[in-house]
Amino acid sequence: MEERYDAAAIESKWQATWEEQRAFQATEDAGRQKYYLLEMFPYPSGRIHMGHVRNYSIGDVVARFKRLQGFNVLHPMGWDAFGMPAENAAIQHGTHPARWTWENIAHMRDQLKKMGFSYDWDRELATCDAAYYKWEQLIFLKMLEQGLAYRKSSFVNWCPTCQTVLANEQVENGGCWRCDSQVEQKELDQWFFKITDYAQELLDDTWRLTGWPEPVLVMQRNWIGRSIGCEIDFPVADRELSVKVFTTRQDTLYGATFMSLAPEHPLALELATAERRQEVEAFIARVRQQDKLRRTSDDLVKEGVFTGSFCVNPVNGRRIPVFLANFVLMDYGTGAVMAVPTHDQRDFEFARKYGLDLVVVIQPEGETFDAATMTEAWTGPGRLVHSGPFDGVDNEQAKEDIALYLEQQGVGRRTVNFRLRDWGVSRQRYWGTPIPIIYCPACGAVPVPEAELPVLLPEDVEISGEGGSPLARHAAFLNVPCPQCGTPARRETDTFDTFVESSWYFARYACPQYGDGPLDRAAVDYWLPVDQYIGGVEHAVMHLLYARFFTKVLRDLGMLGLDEPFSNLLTQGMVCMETRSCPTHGWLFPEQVVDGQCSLCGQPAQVGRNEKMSKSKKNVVDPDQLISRFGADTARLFSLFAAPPEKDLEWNEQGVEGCYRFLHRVWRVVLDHLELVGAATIPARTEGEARVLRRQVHRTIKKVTEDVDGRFHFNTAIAAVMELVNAIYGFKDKPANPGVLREALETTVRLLAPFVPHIAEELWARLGHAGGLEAAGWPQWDAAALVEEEKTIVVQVNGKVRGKVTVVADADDEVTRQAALADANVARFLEGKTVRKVVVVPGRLVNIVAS
RNA sequence: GCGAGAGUGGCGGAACUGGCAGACGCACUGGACUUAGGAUCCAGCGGGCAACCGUGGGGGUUCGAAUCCCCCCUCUCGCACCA
Repeated sequence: MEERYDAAAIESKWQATWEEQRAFQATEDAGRQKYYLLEMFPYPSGRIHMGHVRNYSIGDVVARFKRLQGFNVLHPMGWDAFGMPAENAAIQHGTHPARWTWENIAHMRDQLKKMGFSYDWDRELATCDAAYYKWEQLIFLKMLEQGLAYRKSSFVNWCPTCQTVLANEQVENGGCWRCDSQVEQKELDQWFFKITDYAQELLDDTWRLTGWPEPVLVMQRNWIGRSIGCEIDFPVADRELSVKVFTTRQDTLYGATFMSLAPEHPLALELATAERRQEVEAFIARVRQQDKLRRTSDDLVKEGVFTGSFCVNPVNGRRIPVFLANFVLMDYGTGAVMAVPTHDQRDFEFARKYGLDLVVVIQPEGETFDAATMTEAWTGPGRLVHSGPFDGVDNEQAKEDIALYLEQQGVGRRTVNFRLRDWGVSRQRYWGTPIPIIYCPACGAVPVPEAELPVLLPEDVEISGEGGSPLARHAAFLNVPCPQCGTPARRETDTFDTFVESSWYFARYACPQYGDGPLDRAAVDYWLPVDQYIGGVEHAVMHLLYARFFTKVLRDLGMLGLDEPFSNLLTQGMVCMETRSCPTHGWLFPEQVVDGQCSLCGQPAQVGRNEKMSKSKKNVVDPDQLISRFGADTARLFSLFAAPPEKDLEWNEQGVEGCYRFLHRVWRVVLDHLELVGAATIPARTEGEARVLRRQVHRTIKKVTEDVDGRFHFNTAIAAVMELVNAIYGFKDKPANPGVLREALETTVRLLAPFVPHIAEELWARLGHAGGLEAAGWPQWDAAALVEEEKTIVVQVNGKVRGKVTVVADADDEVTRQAALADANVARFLEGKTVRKVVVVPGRLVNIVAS
């Protein structure tokens, strides 16, 4: 009786073996080439989901493949363990965030182990562990010393539901990225990291990140948003004051007919004349109200108010009215804009609405604009008019000329402006890294001395969810003497944005137990940079930009010796599934749909569109159930086979079964022939069908190697192995060729090892190898076995396939040509025609042009 | 609006530098084995009776285009008054 493929038994057996042997433990070894493979670490939400399964399956293929190729592979795993869901759980279920988090970690660790991923578990870290965040606090103190961390009062995005500040990147369409509540503006004292100091370098280095997907680099470049222009001082008429504007269009300076200030501009009230003051104040108040809606509204009506004051255009002396305008932002440029209605669409609309002057200063080739009849602004190229000494100059040239002129006159200067703003890292949350600062009534904000780190997050707190952070109510934490003068002082109760933890964890993996500082230089110098980083595109801007920033900061602090953390990046697609719903019961879980009907009421279930798997839409598959039904190998195989890694994957139950069937097929074909292949060796010469099979074996090795290495085309690699297995099944002459068969079976098993390691390891052992797959290494293809003595050539007549001929492999063009012309079917299509031309592509095809 | 990416059978997807479109898998159809088949094995499977037609649509380059160029349509993602 044939032994059936028993995934559960095989998987637990090999997982135990790997654990026992510490098979994936990594140690520095100067004599071996290192390979650092990293997948983005998960937030311990409680259970792994299919996105994790996919992400980590992709990573594991690469890690195992590189290991088989002989690299010294570092493949760590850990937990991004601080964050709001832990607090939400505490509020909802009364479980302490620490307990909730550690229990989740324990469960998810078990789940990952059941997937058979090749992690070095000795390097596991959790960011909520004081042994980790202690060093984050130290890095903060160093940044503070360098002026890279500072405190300022500012308007921040405030989520009323989460009771916390959000970074700009965490605001999506005016809502909180986690809970979708309307974001409000609130003024608070906040800690900031000076990422703007690195804006230029972060931008420049995107051109060196050749291993990153272009879309991610484009998003980062857009986010940094560098623009070159001028700052220009406009004196206020009849006052000892001036307003500084930023513009990228200094070539249109002579066309400036008014000025727009942000309502929050410090001079806004100052410039309001007595008779205009009331109206100006009302406008400011209204915009502040409107502020939170600004980002959501598609077409905010452009509104403004005249302050009553005038500025003087420094180049032509024109008196221009100063307005406040709702579309001018305080935190971009200088918060003041010179308005050129003829050449800026927003200014155009504003001017039309308030009846302001228009002066055309750029005329494009072949057209003559008239300010009175223009229907929209002209933002294209042209030559300057009404621009004094610059008339007739091409506008691109004029940008240079006018910038120079302004500098000479001392009224303006060339500047570079970035859209990127400093990173606000303060969060009014409990479950995060405490910011190591003490506020003293006498000394101000005093850093906690290094020797007193870590500032431990107290665990004896009550989480009610009301009124901000529980740390502010924890007397023992809050009340401390000032480290400088000893007078009673108060601790900072804010914690860091959790993106701070994930900005340097990849480096800490090189030395997770190191006790003398954040990073052990020798270890990070050996392992870093990460050779391949894998994660979701949703982190394209935030996490990946912060991690790049931190790398540069740590470099400048002498803790790291590199400019960029991740040499190669793979952004994998989402896992999607069809949604189902019932008219009465709403969204349905897959198991609630039986024979196309809602299992609760029997009504037909409606099939919705394919969407990202999410609990709220119930279109989810539980990895635990998947594993218990099919095994981890099947789960891995399907996530790798169904789509290339960078594309979205459509989950499909039948597809999973297909993969399960394939593993059964592999299992059977090996076990059925164990006796036959015995200790057979590959014969020196093979002929006929055996030779064809052998050629396919080596062709498959080549294909899989090339598909996996660098290209990550796992789906086609797996397809190639499936073809090989089909060929083995179809191979008639097995009894006469045990050696060839043995090679074919062993190759199949070895090529599958990175994808489905458990079954591969088991079959390898059954084939009589005691040493394990890794000892055997990655198979090499034999170039001699690939050689074909004959080739099939496609023959086209006028570009259409009309026949096929077989020629010897090294046939010259003339021989091939003659063979093609001699083909009976080809001759039929050439009847009555004259051959005009014959194109021969050696070894591939012949195209006969005839008419 | 700007930027990026993508449109190929009933479905997921192959086709790497222009060279047999649809590999591989799913679904489906037929057959074998069988008490049974939702197991397994074998075969078929873009459309059309055919000549032929087929890679979102229309042009072009080429002996030859899914692939290169131009125009258009649709979808997805990112940014969205950035001066």
